[in-house]
Amino acid sequence: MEFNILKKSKKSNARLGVLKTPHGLVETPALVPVATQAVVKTLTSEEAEAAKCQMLIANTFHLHLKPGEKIVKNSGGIHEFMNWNRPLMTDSGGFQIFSLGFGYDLGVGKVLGFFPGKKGEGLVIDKTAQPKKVRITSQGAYFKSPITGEELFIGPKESIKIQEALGADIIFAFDECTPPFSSYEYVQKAIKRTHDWAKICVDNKKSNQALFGIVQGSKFQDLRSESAKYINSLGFDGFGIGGDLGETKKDMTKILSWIIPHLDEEKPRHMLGIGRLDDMENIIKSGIDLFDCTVPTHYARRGIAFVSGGKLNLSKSIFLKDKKPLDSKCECSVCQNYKRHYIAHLWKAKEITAMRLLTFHNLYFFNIFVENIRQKIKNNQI
RNA sequence: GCGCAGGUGGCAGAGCGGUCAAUUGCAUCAGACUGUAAAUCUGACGCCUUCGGGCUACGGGGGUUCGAAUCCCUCCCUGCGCA
Repeated sequence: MEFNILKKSKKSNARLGVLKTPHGLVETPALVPVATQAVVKTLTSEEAEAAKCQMLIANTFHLHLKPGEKIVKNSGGIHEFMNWNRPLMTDSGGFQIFSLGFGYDLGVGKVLGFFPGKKGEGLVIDKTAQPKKVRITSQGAYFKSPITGEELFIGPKESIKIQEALGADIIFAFDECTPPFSSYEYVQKAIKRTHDWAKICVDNKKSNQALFGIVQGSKFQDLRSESAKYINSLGFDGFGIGGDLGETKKDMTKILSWIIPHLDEEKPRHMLGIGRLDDMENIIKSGIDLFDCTVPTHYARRGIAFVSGGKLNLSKSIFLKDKKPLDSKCECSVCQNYKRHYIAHLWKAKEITAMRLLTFHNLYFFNIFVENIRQKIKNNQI
C-alpha cells in the first residue's frame, strides 16, 4: 500500500490524497461503506461499484463465524469470494468486544449522544466491570457465539491470522472499543490491553497487507494523546481512530485534535464508524482521510433516503402521491429511473427492492457528498 | 322456515356485571438509529379540554340493576347446518 498526499489545506487539517492498494486506487478523503458479511447488504458488488464505492470494509468476527476464513481463503480470497476487485479492508473484530459486550448490555451505541433520554447518565463502568456476554482478559476476548452458543476466543494473534486468511488489502489491529460511561480507570486499563495487542499484531503479521493500528482513549485527553503516541511508535501503515468520542460534534472535533498531531503525517487516518453527512466535513477538516459508517446502508433498510435538503422517510403515505425522484439533483440510476411514489409503494408492500433502491441511492449520495468535499479542498474552500 | 353460532374502535380479535375509552396484533401518525441488527426500538392513536376533567361509544330499540360491552326481551344483519 502507498499513500500520497496531493494537497494539504491551508484553512484546516484537511488533505487530499490517493491511496494505492493492490486492488486499485482510493481518492481520499473517502467513505468506506460497510460490508460486514462480505456484502453491502442488499446490493451486488457490481452495484456497490456503480454506486461509486471506492473501498469496502468487511468484518473479521462475522466472517470467522460464517462461513469461516478457510472457505474464503480456499475460494481465492475475499476479493474473489465476493467478486469485489477493488480496495477492501477488514475490521479486526475488536469492535464486537463492545457491540456484543457493554453495548448490548446497556443498549447503547458508541456515541453517547444517542442514548434515548440519556437514561444511563450517572452510570459508570468501573475498572473491574465485565460485560455479560463477552469476557475480556489481557489475552483477548471470549465471545459466546451468537450462532452455536459455544465460547470462542479472539485475541490479537487470532485476529491477524483470520485477516491474513481473508486477504483484504488493509487490515486492522485488534483493539477494545471502550463504551460511553467508562470511567477513567477502565479506559486506562483498556488502552493498556489495546496497546499490548497492537504490538502483538505488528509482530505476528506475516503477509504484505497494510496494517492499521487503532487509537483509543475515550474522552480523556491524556489517554487519547498517550494512545496516539504509542500507536504511532509501532510502525503501522496507517491509523484507525476508534472508541467513544464524547456526546457532541464539538467533543468529536476536540478529541480528534488531541490525537491527530501525534500521528505521522504521511500515513492515512481512518475514523472508525463515523460518517453521518453532518460529521463528514468536520472530521475531514480535522485531518481524517478515510471513514466507514453504516448510516447510508442501515438507514436505507429503515426506509430513509438522504437527499439534498435532508432526509425522506419513504414509509410515509405522503410519498405514495409524490411523482418526483428521490432527489431531483441526483444522477444515480435510481433517481434517473424511479419515482418516490413507486419506492414508497414497494416499502409499504414490504418488497425488498425498496431497500435495494434506497441503499443504492444513499451510497451514491454519500459518495458524491464526499466527492464534493474533495472538490472543496481542491478549490481551497475548506 | 327451523336449529346453532355470532355481531366490539380503520381491520383482525380479547373482554363476558363495577378496577373498560375497552388487552393484543396489524394499519396509521411522530421520533430514533454512527467500526451493521433486512423488515428494529420509543411514543401517539374516539371527540373536546383551562390537562383537573368532560362528552359520546361495544348492531338498533327497550328493560333489569346503585352500576351493563357484559344479564333479559325484541328487531335487524352475518355465517354454518337442516328442510
